[in-house]
Amino acid sequence: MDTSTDFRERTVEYTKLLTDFKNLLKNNNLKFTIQREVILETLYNSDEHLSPEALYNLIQKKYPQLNTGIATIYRTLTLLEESEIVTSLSFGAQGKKYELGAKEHHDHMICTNCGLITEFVDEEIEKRQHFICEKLGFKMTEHSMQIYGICKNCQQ
Amino acid sequence: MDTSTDFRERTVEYTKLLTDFKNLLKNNNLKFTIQREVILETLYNSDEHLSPEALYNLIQKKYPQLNTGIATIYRTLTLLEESEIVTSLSFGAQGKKYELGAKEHHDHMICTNCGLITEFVDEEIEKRQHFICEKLGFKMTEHSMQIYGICKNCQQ
DNA sequence: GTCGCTGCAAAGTCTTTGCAGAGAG
DNA sequence: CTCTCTGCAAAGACTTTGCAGCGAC
Repeated sequence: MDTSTDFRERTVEYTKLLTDFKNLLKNNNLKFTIQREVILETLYNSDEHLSPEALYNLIQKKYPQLNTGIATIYRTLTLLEESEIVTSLSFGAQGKKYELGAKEHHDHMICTNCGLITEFVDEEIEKRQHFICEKLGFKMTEHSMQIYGICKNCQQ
Repeated sequence: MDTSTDFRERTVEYTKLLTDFKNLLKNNNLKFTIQREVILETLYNSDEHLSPEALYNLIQKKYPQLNTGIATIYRTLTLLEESEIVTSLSFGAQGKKYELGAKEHHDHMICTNCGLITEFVDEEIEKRQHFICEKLGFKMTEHSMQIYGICKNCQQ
């Protein structure tokens, strides 16, 4: 058995993501730029849900020489969201946060004290959602669920 | 049997809401103003989820002589939300919509074509949410679920 | 009368857009 | 070379804030 399996899988996964992205760009007569690659990579390497600004800061820190503009971050996130490569979560009036959408579908548990976002999936709920939509004649394209409260750590 | 039951219940309900609001204000040394009453009443009489601007327009139309400012709408909505009299829904980057929170808890089905919001409740899902939180040691304070898609009408 | 409330306008956030030069294909 | 992208700065959309006069209690 190979202990580096996780790493290998991770690499393969990213390569596929990148290839898909490149194809998407090509098919739409768009260009593959270093900024777009860096944005995708940073999203991929982050376990967190990133706000455009957080993403901007991460990229500025890691690739200062690129001097990526915040406008490019917004434009690229919009592109990635339209292409369903990333999905966004809305938080009140104050902005959105993005995550790679290529991951398995999941819902979110948000700590209102420390901001921690925990992901979870529940098949029961998923099934139920489809059932309800069918019953009401609604054609679901996506759904999101957020549970707000206090996480285990903050309860202490 | 009395055919005006619905109306009567509605009136009673509003009176209670108003009384609660007045008490809340009194307990916090805040004042009961005509603007605050009009905002509560308009929210109560609307079946829709209102954006601050939509609320502003409704009030301007119905009570032009009051000349209620948009800032007052925002301030009052914030107050009502903090007091848990209304709840808000976030939609992408573009703002929030408010509804009376005194209603029974429910989730939302949002048509991405026409913007129609349909409410629903499902006991199964509610139960499941509590179960999951318990399992993960998360202390839930509230939750929201949105299903996006195309409503029955728009499918035609 | 006091002290919170309101409308107004100005200031803040966050996000988008116009433009001229840079760069991918 | 062409035509898209990018950074910059300005503009936009939505929301909040400071202030002086108004109004609830």
